[in-house]
Amino acid sequence: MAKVTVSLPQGTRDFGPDVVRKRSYIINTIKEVFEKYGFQPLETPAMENLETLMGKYGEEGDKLIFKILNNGLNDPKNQEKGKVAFEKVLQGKNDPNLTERALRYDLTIPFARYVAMNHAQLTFPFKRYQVQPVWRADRPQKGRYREFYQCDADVVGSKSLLNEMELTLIYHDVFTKLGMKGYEIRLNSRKILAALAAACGGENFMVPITVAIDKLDKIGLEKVKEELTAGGLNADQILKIEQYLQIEGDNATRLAALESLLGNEALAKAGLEELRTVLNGVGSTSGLNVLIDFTLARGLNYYTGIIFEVKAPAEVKMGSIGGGGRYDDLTGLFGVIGIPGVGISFGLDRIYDVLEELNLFPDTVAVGTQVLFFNTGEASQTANFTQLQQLRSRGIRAELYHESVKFDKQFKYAEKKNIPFVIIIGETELIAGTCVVKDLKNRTQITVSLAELEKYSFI
RNA sequence: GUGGCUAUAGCUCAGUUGGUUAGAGCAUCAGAUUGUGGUUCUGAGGGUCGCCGGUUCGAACCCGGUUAGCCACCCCA
Repeated sequence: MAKVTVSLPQGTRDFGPDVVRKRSYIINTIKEVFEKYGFQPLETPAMENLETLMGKYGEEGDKLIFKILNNGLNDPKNQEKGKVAFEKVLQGKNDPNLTERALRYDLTIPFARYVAMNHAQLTFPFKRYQVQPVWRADRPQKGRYREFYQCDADVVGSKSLLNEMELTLIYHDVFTKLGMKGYEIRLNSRKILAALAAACGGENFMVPITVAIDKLDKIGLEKVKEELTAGGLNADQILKIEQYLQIEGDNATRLAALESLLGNEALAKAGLEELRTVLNGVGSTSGLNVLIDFTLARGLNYYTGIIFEVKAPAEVKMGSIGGGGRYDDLTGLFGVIGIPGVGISFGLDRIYDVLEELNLFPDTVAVGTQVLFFNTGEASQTANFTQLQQLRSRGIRAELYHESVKFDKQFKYAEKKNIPFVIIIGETELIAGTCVVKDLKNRTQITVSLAELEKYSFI
């Protein structure tokens, strides 16, 4: 056996046939729902100008952007500039003389760039969905890769909370279609978090407060309090945050509790109004599981209104499988102001793991070829081929085994490829004008005439 | 980016305080049998023990480096 000397870059994966089928099943389900709600597809390049991406994801984010080395650095006329640029890179700065392009880090910023560039031509509200890979130079670990897919849907050019309602229902539709019972959509509003910050030390504390709250279910209340103390908040303020975090009960109870805690803050009032509107809007949908969760913060600071997060069913311990929120001015980063938007994202890899763990992939997803014709030799080849093409013309996925070998091998091939039906036309059948159809799953077989075969449904 | 754990056949793993030719199960291939397999029987192939270097008479085992995977932190999907 030849020794394999090739490998994959760190944090990247190949997807074999079975995995691609299952991933496609999820992606197609999501896309179908997006389309049903009037969203349109968009694709953007794998690479963007580095300038477009830098500074959009915070200091940490910038470090995780994969940069692309410029071509032509060996050209004598570029060498001097390249050397100077390299010195800057060694100091942690970028220089277009060395790198001016980078792999996209998410789908939101490229979308914002697209909207900024095309806003004059677009019909607003513009509803787009996008399913493409993104790249991060993070260190890989479980459920975390350097190349992974994002599935996003955003609406820009509308402030209506109707959009939030629809996005909530999209989540519901997708997870219901995937058979994921027990998932949970959580809602909060950044306005309420801002109100909390205003009541506890001022707007400047918004970031440290949200960052700490975001970690609540991971590190616990005590650690959050420690972190807040370290962030410069005093005991009274922390007490108020603690009261805030301890709000429990059903949605109505929670809303009422927040009202009494922060009701005199204008932002809190606005946030509560948003949440009530969305809840009432989607309230009657059957099976919908929406929970107000004031401890939901989400790290990204461009969110300004309602924020979403979807939790996997509790029994799988997977945490978040989707998230999103409203942002007031995303394209402002690119000089086009006044285009508000709201968007959500699905965590494809995690959804995959959840479906796998709960055994929720339908059996049909694994089936590629539906029918295998056994190769029974030269004499029957024409007959087999005729029937093979006949089935194909009906849209049935079928193949003829490539050589005449013992049945044992042909059966094993069918089994490995998860082919549910086998058709045998050998000498006996050739004379009788029939064929044997064997159902490998039930291990039953029947002999049918060729005329009957033309109408046989392989389910 | 920081720290910890791991790496032996295609897969899952054994491998004694460092000591002859590194093993098992599954998988693969061949044969027996049969126009209907996944049971059985017999046999075979397959590993410079992740890679590079060091210590030693001798290294899968000890040491250093490196790469990849896993876990935690940071951050995040």
